[in-house]
Amino acid sequence: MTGTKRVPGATITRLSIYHRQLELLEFDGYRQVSSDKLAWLCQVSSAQVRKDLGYFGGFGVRGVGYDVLELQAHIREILSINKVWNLAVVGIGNLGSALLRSRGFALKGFNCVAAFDKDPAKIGKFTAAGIRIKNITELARSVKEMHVDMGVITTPPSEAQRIADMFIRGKVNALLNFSPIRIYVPDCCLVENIDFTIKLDILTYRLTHGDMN
Amino acid sequence: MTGTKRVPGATITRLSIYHRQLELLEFDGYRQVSSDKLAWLCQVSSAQVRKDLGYFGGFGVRGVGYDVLELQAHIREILSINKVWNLAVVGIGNLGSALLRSRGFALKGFNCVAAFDKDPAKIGKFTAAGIRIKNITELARSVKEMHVDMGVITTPPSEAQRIADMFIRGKVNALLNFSPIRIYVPDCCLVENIDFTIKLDILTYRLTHGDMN
DNA sequence: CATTGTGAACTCATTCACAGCG
DNA sequence: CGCTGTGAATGAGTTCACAATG
Repeated sequence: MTGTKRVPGATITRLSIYHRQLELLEFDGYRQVSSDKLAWLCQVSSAQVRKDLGYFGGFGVRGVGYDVLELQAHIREILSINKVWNLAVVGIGNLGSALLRSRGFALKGFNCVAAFDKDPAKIGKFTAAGIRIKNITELARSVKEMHVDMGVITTPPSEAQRIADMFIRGKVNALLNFSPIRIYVPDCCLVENIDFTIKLDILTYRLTHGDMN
Repeated sequence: MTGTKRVPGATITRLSIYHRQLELLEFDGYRQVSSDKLAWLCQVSSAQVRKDLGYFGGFGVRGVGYDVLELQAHIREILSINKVWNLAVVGIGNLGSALLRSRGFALKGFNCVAAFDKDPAKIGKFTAAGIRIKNITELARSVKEMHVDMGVITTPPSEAQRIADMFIRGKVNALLNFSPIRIYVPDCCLVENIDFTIKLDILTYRLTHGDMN
């Protein structure tokens, strides 16, 4: 049952993975899936799948498994990705452009409503999605007006902290930070970091220390 | 001392973070740093810093702290980022181009030696770094010849598994997968995934469930 | 005497094992 | 009968607290 037991952070990560895998299963025409099969697809144990889902309720049917569409809907509800979220991207270089173009945003409920850069050559131009790139000087005011829910930072590291501060002044308290430095924010603000250089270091460590898993 | 105790995976991630922070400290002219200060900068506890470093040896001086340059060197040694590693990037779209340009590769010892795409319009062209883009049909043979250590997958998800298979045929057994799907590889192959859509889902979950940390 | 290094205590997360149920 | 749901057992990772020491 939906006990008030604390949910591990790793469970949330896996729910997101289960969700995508369920979309693929749906696409392939599956209506039902067992914890065993879903686990295999997601490269975790079946007990893990059941435990993760168990934190939020009994979504399965004993002896049968889970309904693919129903479970998808439940996970969307849990993760709150059944709503539309407004995003602002700052730093329209290669990476920023890649994200703005990405199906990962549009297809899901992540709606990119604003783009910022400090390069005069880019300001005023339009992104592939038809958004006009604004000057970062307008950031704080603009994101407040547009009710931006999450800020995406794809600037060079030297700018990242300054941009984070601007988002916070604009009352955006969830940031996705692609720059390879830690940013410092007040407690009210959530940050998720995506730093591929760390992953490279992990790979070299694992390669040389024979860590196979 | 350098006991054979098992090192947590999270420790490796943090070592990478400590290392970058030490570079910043060096740049700012610091010669010494305490576990307390480094911890604050990296947003972890000081006990965590000492424990992490303790897995690999006693690098500090009691009553003083750690030598910034010396600790950097130790961590580089541990992570094996004091060597040069050959990378191949597959999928030269926005993201692939962003990575090829990135200072994150060049500045550290990650040397991008090959780039692949399947788009005839791109094949034969040169990247910003002067690498000729090859057809993915040449991937397996080419990476073996060039002694590529790590493969970077920045293709659309539909291609990712096929590319992973090619890398494995080319004896590359470390992959950095940017596509938002799980790839399946034999035990001899290491994979690190970078999936920003998961991070978005985590943010929406934390935003709606008031998870502040 | 400030700060490291580290066992011991604790907290968090995963796996086990099986009762419960359609 | 097969598969879910879950408490109990185990294991992994972090924090505590303090002895060791340059």
